[in-house]
Amino acid sequence: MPVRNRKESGTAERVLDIAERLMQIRGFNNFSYADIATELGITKASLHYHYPGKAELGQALITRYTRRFSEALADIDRDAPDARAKLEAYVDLYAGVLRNERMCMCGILAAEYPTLPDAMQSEVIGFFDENQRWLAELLKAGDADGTLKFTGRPEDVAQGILSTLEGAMLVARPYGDLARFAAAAGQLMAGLTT
Amino acid sequence: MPVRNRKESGTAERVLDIAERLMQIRGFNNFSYADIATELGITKASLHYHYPGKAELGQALITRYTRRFSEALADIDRDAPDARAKLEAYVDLYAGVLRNERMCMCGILAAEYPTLPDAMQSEVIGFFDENQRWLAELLKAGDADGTLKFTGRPEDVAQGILSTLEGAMLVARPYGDLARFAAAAGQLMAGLTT
DNA sequence: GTCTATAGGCAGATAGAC
DNA sequence: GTCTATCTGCCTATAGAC
Repeated sequence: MPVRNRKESGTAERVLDIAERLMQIRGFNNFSYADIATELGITKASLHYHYPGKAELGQALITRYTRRFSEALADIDRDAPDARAKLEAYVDLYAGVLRNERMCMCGILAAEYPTLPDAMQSEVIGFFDENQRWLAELLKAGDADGTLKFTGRPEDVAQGILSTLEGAMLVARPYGDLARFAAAAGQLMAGLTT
Repeated sequence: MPVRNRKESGTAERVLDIAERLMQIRGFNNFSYADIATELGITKASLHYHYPGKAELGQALITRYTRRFSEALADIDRDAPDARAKLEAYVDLYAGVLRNERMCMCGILAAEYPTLPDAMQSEVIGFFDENQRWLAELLKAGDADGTLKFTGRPEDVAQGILSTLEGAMLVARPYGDLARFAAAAGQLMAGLTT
């Protein structure tokens, strides 16, 4: 591991930035070390110093993505006034990804799932699990504070919310149409108000 | 083009059968002519006689898939007694795909969308368009016959239904868990009853 | 940390015999 | 229609100099 200062944006981190964008657009199997090297202005061989293999790079990408996502959830928990506002902020997290013309990293990896290295598969599952846990707690809070209405187990509804948002991103992207995502998201929110 | 009898399962058709399964599991960029050739027991070179390039093969796969899907929709229109029953049959189409441990072909292609040949991109869009058209008509019928309740434009709700089902398949597959899909689908149906 | 050079494999594709 | 043989290109990865 290269030694780095705390706040510095070292090469290893810049590699992740570039690879992250490529992976969220093309998926894990459709970008190469050459793509990253060209964009970063170093050689392919140098990349192997920071990430010995593509599997390690892929794992590092999911780990950082999941950590940042967790931090965003913590921010929402801190800032939003009630459960409904938290859910709106959560939906907006997804919209933000699409606005950058990207797909949710774990959504695109779910499509490639059977072709992924084992370690990456586990991390994808972990991402979904964490999201569903957070959403289930949110739903319980929304039931308690009266800002969210639903029937059935919170865990099942949480699965449904995650599925709907991932699917809305997936289908919206070929159309390049934010409104398509917004329509599905609006419908989702409406269903939790009734 | 090879000459074939009407009902015969010629080599070209068997190639599609094998490639279809591979594509619905791994996606377009993650199977090779070698995979098909090995499974079929012929050489890679022979495949090029039936489909000159991978782009042509990919296009043929979507075309056949979309045609069969359309036929299934026509069957539903003919057999199901009311709009709600039709929607249930539609959801069961998706569940059937997942039961075979596959993903919707166009769902998985949506994830790879930016990397696909132009002709394939158009066909993916066409598949989604046709599904949404059919669903929108279904919703209007359900509104008329009273078996489906919803608010908003039928076109938007149709988008939401398609997104939810695609997303439910996408997220359920890493878990290998049919129940996960069923939960999301059940929630979807419940939302159209209220 | 980054480089040059190269290995070794697999991809899609083509020529031409049968 | 299917074969053998081959091509070219890209991929991940490694060795070793600087």
